[in-house]
Amino acid sequence: MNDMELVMTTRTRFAPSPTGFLHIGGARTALFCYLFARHTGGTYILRVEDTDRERSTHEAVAVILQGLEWLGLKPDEGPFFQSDATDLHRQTALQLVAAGKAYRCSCTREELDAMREEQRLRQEKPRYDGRCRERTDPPSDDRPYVIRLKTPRDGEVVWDDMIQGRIRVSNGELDDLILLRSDGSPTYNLAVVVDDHHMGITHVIRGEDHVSNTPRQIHIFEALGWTPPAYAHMPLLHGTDGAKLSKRHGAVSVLQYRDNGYLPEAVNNYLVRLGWSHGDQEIFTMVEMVALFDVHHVGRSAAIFNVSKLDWINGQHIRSAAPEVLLPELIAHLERQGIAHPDPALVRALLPTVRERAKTMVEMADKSRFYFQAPQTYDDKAVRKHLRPEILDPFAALVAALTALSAWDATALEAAFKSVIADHDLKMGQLAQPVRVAITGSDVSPSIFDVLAILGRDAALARLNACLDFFRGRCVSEGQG
RNA sequence: GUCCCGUUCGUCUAGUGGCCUAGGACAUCGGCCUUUCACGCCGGCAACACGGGUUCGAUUCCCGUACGGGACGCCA
Repeated sequence: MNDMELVMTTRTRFAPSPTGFLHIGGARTALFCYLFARHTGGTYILRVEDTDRERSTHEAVAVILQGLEWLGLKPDEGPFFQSDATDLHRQTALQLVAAGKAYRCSCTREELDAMREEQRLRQEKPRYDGRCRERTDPPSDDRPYVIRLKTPRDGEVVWDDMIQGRIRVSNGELDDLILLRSDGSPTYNLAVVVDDHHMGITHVIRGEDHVSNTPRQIHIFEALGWTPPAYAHMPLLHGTDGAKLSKRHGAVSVLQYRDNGYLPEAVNNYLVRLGWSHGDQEIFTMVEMVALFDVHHVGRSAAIFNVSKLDWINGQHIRSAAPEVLLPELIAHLERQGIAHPDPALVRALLPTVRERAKTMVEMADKSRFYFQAPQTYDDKAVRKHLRPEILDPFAALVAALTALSAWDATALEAAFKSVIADHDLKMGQLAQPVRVAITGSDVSPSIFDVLAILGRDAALARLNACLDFFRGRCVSEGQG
């Protein structure tokens, strides 16, 4: 790789703060970073923003990593930890002081609170008034101080956001933000700028809640003589109430979606369509997303999370997924539903009968359970509707016919059914439904011929005979009543 | 309160001045298919926030209003 190519290579970063799980909004940001990097042949980096030592935990880091891995959004580089670069951050702040671009401020929290209170009263935007900025008295070391950036007082900051378009903010709206806390630790805005620069980040893709930080960060870049990256601020994801999705507000871990039976590709597919589109296309594989994604075509308005569309997309992906993908998933969900060690051969055989009927893997497992467990009881409503006295004879005749059957496959089974309904002048449903009740306990199942074939002769006949006994008993007691 | 951003069917969106009596998808409603349930197919309902401009012509451009969101921390 020559220098030119190095310069042209894009580098994006996903920068979560490890204060909790990875929720769907964060996952969407990660996805867009990933897609942008992949589409442009660049690098996607994970950087953990743990400058807030109070709230950051190792557990959260692990869970975020797990979530990204499940989604297939594993970083090309990292995870890097912002806290590892604390010395660099501190030195950079000091360097700014030495260059006269930052200064010590020894205002106390009480002073700052009072200042903000007054401003609020005057209906002004609360901000630091810069009273320590031009102080001539030498700062004393015994009084705690922070380092603040000398934000330009005049002019404005302008940048061409890849999503939002040109945004301009007057410097008069900004204040002298804190770079280093009184305990010497760097703040978020400083750390982000220093890290983005040193990691060679070319494109910052993040949530719209960061637009107000952007002018501050650009000022830090400029004070340092560095070139800011390109910015793309994504519209936020909202809950059903229209407010921003957050950990304490309606959002759940992405891993919850795995547990609820969603396929990672489907979740990504749903997420990418929130704000981005490619004509009328709704279903995308990961490969298609990478090939077609264009950050310039991301919309600017917030989207509301809607589960029913996710369900539909998940169903689409279930139907097109390779059996090899579905098999372990289905086995896992069956086990979660109390089926111990489901036979893989059986699962593989039944998979085609249930995959068209399920929107989630949980639903698929639920619809597959009867293959493993004979009905303990028969659904009342189904019994009343389908196990009618006039069907007892045909039902018994069918059981006899099936018992005598030499070949046990869907074709032979169907032929046996047809012969019985012809003999008794019935419609298929009148015979098929009672059999469903016998086999599954309910009147809903995949094609009953397929079900019987997959279940196997012994299990099927056992269930049919058990039901026949029940059926007879029911007719006798009804006759007496 | 101040600043920034947004506003097309219930929801996700297409649309970059005439192709729009505004297209697609989910949801919903009706029908078909059918051994049930799904899938699939066919069809219905349903939107350019409002008011001013600019223009021969605005969903598309400009201004204002309303509404919504975001940000205003020694959090990130």
